[in-house]
Amino acid sequence: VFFWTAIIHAHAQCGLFDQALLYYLRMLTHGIEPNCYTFSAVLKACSLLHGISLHSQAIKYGFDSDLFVRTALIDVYARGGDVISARQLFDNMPDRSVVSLTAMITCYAKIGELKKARALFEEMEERDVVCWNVMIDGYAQHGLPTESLSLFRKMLMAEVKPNEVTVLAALSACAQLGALESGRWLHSYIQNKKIKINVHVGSALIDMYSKCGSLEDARQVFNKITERDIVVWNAMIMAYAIHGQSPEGLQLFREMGRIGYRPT
RNA sequence: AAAGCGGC
Repeated sequence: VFFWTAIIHAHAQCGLFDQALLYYLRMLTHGIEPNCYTFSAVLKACSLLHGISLHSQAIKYGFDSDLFVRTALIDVYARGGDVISARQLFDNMPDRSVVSLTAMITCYAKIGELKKARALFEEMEERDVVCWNVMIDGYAQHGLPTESLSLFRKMLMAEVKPNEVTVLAALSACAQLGALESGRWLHSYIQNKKIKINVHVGSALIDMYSKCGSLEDARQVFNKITERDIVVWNAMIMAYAIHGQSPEGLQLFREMGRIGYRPT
């Protein structure tokens, strides 16, 4: 069981969801009984349809009340857009964790139900970096950048250490507001806290500087990124386009083609 | 061996 669960988990982790499901089925044909670990691993890899069938299997085994399995079930229903079922599973939980609360908050945040998301967030007695990220990003993605940044400040005051995902959401909020000063502050914060400027953060920085009117800063960030992916190139080309500098944009576009980008 | 957040 350990072996099979590890294989299923590894495939799910790498985004090979069909393979993960296949290994789950293969495990059953080998006559091996799944446990709670197996269910939570395989649920991560499946769609709502498969999730529903796995849910009934979990009930038969009596695993559906397990904290990890229940959280994974909430996540499956949430991903499939069945908010009602997700909430029902959440409300009937024997016990909750930061992760299960965050799964429910993510569900609301994704569909723009930020009031409901925030209500659950406020009820939490412990808040880790992920649940802060979900709320901050939720506001940023639904046209509430001011709320997003205000929550980011609260996170700093709560002394929870932001990570790459946090600054990504905050940079997106700055870009929407055209808040160059906040954006610059975030950039130096990222450098001071040694947060890795990966392609995600890099393109968010380029996007922020370009939308805040500083093409020069955008280009400087671009130059410093060594492993550029397609989105980084695109952000820089868009920056030139926004600033009406199509010659530079086109030049960059040609340069990109010359190098031959690798899609991710 | 297991569950939650990512660049428009």
